[in-house]
Amino acid sequence: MAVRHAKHEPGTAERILDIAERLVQTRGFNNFSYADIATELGITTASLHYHFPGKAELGQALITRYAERFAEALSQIDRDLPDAHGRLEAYARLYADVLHGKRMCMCGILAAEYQTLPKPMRTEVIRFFDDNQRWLAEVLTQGRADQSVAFSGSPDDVAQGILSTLEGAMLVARPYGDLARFNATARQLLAGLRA
Amino acid sequence: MAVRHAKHEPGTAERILDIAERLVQTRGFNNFSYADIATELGITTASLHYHFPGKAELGQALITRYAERFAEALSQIDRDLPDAHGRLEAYARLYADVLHGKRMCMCGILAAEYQTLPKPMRTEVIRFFDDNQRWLAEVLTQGRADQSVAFSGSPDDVAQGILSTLEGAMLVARPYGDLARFNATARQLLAGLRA
DNA sequence: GTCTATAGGCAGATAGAC
DNA sequence: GTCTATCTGCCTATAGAC
Repeated sequence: MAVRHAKHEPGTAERILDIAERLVQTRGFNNFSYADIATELGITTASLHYHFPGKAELGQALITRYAERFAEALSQIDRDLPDAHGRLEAYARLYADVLHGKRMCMCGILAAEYQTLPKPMRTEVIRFFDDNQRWLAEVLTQGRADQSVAFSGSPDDVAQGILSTLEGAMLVARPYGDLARFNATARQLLAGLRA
Repeated sequence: MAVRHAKHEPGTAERILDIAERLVQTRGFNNFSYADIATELGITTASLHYHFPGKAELGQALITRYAERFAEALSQIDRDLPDAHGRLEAYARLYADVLHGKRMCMCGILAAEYQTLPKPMRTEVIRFFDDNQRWLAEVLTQGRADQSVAFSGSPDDVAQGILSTLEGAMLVARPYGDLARFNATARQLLAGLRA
């Protein structure tokens, strides 16, 4: 039996996901091919079909993994930061980090091509947004209670506003290749939520 | 010579643009084909190439016409509404109208697939955003002067924040098919700019 | 301006050997 | 698990008749 490392080297399936993830986030789901992944990985497209029977299944796996990692990042924020406003700042930083890798949020870019996606992928995109808004709404509710955050309207509405603003800021900033552009909008958003 | 009507019936080129425009705004530029347009129009794809030599040229023409119409709408707002805050509300309504037609802003959806676009189209997408932000910055400057609008930071930064927020609100609202979702974020945005 | 016919390429996908 | 070989379908685009 092969030796197991604590931080294991990725298997083929994971490497496929890594490459595909980058391609989705930079080009969109319909704008990369099995051939793109196969070439980069040094195997054939036929081998890809062994790991993921079709592109729809690959797409689903991509969102699932992305959403899991995002959920972990949110848990990490909850553990590390007690202050609600600090949590919102950290949340915005997650987006900035994605953009810094010259990528768009995966579900943001999938939202743009939503009409062309297979049903299972659509469901997962919506779930991602719902999960994010639920987390944001909780942070906002907490922040209102302990007075570290101020806003008018319902936490749900404001949560969806935060999500929309950050997604939009990424969308517009990326063609300019300008991280400062994103940060300006993010700062403005967070300033409006300061108690 | 054929009789010219005041509000002329569209020629073939314009009808092509009408169909292609709807397809871009719902599916994205790379997710529709000449065949889609040809079928709907009842002609062959070969005929399409007579009007637009290639898809890149069609794409350019689409953005140009879209940007012109948008610029006209902004001029109309300038003519009709003296109040800066009213102008911003009307601006947000332009976006809501697009979304009501189950479409995304053309340049918003093109921003998502920016990396895959031919250079001339990229240039025009950027120009569209720049023009919008220039208009917004002017309205903000005017509104600050006549005290119909209040904000902190530079008009340019706030202008780019408004654009980003509205684009993002469209992007996220469309998968839900929920216009109310967009309106909630837009109202929140405008409320933050009220003097 | 619109057609038929066709080229040439790339897409996702499968069968079957190793 | 990965390969070769192959299929079918769709894509953009062009030549040339009408």
